[in-house]
Amino acid sequence: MKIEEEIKQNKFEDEYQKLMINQLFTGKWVTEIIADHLKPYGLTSQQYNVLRILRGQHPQAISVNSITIRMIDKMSNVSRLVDKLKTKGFVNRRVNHDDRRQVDIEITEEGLKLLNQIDKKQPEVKQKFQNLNPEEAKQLNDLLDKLRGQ
Amino acid sequence: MKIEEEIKQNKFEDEYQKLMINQLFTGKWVTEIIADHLKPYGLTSQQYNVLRILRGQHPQAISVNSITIRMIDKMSNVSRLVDKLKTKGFVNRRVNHDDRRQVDIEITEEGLKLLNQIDKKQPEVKQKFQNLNPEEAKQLNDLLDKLRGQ
DNA sequence: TGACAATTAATGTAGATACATATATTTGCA
DNA sequence: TGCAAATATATGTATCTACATTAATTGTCA
Repeated sequence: MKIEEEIKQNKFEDEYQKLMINQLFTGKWVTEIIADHLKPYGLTSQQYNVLRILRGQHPQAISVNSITIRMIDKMSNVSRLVDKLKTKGFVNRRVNHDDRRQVDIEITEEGLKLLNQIDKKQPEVKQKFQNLNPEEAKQLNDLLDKLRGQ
Repeated sequence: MKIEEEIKQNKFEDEYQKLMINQLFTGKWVTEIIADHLKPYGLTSQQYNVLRILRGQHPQAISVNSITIRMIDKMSNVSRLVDKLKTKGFVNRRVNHDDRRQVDIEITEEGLKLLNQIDKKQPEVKQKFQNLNPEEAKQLNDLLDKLRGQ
């Protein structure tokens, strides 16, 4: 549906104003698709993001700060996110020997197993993006990168 | 900056996976631009959205439900949002005579004045979207609409 | 008419988030 | 060395958000 219909606004000042709103709206749309996808596994989008980052480093551990840098949403309290994941048994943490300010986090076997399970359902999510063909998806990616600048 | 650099991930499975993440990231990027723009006026993005919807109807009032339908982020509790705005003196509310379940909301003169003030700074926001020329902005809008599909 | 369903708004609550601050450790340099 | 600045993580707090539930009113139809 065109954004005009989604929010019952029949015209915008210009393409830029529309883009701003369209971008907010579509961001929300994607957020919800992902939240729905993760809900059965009791994970939030942020927790999932952390787990995927950790899988990318596995079997190495990685500091809290390095996780933050790699996150899509660079929020401040990865500490508490990791705390939740530890309670659920998906990560381990231990103080770094060389720099005792740092805390290294690693994904557990259970964490890896959970991600594998979630990945199996990935096609259902990708399905929702099939209104664009691969060239259009690439075009959109390029425009988004360009929008955010140099 | 390309999304790969923003989150230090050097490759994606395919354009669709990248698109998902790029869209989340860019949505967040826009959200922050707008939040920063509104912060000096003590408004959240949601409150601003409500006020703009009300200005669009002014001098008519509009029900809480109609506001929800028109919001970019169709969250459940417009009641509480309106409550905040009323406390600040930017809206009035009164029970609808014909249907006493409904509560009609209208923007006040102060609310209008605030929006005008905020609008004056709008060019600074649009500036941040100038990495795309108008045709590219339109192209992006069309792709976003198409992505969300029928 | 009268009972039940549907609509509209408000509220209760747990959890998430933003923002500021605290704590511990390391670094750099006089 | 010793002390201030910088870095890394954790915590306190108010606010926001999602989700479920409640309460009031209106619509529907046997």
